[in-house]
Amino acid sequence: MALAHDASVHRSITKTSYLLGRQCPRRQWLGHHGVVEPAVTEAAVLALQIEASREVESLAAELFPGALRVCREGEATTPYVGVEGTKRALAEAQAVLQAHFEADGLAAISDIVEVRAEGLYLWEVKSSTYEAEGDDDEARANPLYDWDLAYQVHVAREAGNVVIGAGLILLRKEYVRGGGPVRAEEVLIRLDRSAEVAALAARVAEEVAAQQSMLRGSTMPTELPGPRCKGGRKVAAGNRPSDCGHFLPHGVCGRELPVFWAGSLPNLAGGKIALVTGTPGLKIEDLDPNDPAAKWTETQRRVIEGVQTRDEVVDHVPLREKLDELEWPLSFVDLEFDPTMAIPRHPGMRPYDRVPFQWALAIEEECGGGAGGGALLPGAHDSRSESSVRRVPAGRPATDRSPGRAPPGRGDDGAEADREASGRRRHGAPAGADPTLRRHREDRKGGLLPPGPDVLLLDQKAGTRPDGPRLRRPRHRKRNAGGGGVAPSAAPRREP
DNA sequence: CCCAAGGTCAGCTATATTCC
DNA sequence: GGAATATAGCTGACCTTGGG
Repeated sequence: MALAHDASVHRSITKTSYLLGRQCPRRQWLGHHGVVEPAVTEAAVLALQIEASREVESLAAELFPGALRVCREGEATTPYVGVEGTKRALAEAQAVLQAHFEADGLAAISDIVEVRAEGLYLWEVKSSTYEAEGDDDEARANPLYDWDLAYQVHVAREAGNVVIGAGLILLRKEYVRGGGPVRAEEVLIRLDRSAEVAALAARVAEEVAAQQSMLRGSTMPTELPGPRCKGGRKVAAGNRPSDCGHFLPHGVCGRELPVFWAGSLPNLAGGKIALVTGTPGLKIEDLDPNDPAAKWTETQRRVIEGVQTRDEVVDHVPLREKLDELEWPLSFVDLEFDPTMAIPRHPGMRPYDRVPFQWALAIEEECGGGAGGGALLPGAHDSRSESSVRRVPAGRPATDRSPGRAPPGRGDDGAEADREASGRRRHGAPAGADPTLRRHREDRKGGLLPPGPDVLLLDQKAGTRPDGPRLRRPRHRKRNAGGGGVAPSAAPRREP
């Protein structure tokens, strides 16, 4: 395959590329050889993410007063530039921010390096939260971070430094901002990971050597698409950092896959992953939905049949029954939140709490415009009769018991009163269970949250479209289907 | 870079049923 | 009656979606 890349590009292995290489050699090789990976996350969201991590990093720096900051080559925003600047800074201060280490084709930048009497201690700052309470602390730190640290320690040592340990700086999940400014020592928590990192040292050295050898090759590794292509949340092996852009339909790997690739079946788990991904290019059409040995779940079986027949699979009867439970008037609530913030901005907030800055409620008095009975929300403006929709000004006081009031928080007695007064509002205020709302009711009352304009809203969850849910389980579901909860809105199940 | 919630699954144990 | 097998109930881990 002809790939647009510059074979002469010679790159060092960085922390990021090392971790990508642990996920997939091909992904690392492509990056190393200059093949641009399609973006998985849109730029605006990425910017938010980067901002969040920078915010936490700068707060973490406050834990080390007098620390010197190193900048990248070409930036020259501080007197300490790159590897040489790092050496000088380490000689002059007790702590160094963004310390650069390089050795033998390896590069690493450590967020914070502490200079101790016996040697260096490396800190990695993550903007994820950590629940410090409980008796099982160790298990909750993402093992991926240990590999991250272990790589940094490896490079720092290869560069000739004595490294005595490494740790993580994370956000305390339970932190609640008080009235004053955020204090770093209150919102951040330090976790020593020296033992875990030491246990990985030998494997990191082996893997780095293997990666360097692989990356020198001129042919793309032959890894097949599989579970590795997608990032996981808590992966014990710590080897799946993120969704791979090459896996997208227009990516290097994605465009080689059939349209209905078997690996795209829902909820593939256990042995079925190997079954599906072990055959390159396996199509859903090629699967036998009734093969008992395959142990397809009901959902998977229906997807296979749907693809094979090219027919939509719609459970009309249970959908109809569910829709019939709704009573007019229907309420639709929409809430707008600010971008989530790692460091809480306002008193009473925790890390990543969100501030709702606008809410809106629309009430449909009767089935819209005689549209034929089936259309609950075929579109906020096109099919709904304007005359049958009451617009309610956003931001009315929470004490107002009219339909325009703010959605009640969990445990709110107003919510109880509402339910008692009218059993028909069960479809309204879907976000009422959000504890964030409860925390910010005072803000809203105090006028902190500005009133918004009248909004005719379309809530994505409330706006269940008749053609929306497809490939759902039939209503004859197994009772022992697992530990998942019942949807909060689900009525007692009516068995046939 | 994250968070939360709903849903799903494989595998586990306890119990019930079937077979010898 | 005991072993083998089937089923129900449960759970931790995982998947998916939705938010910015």
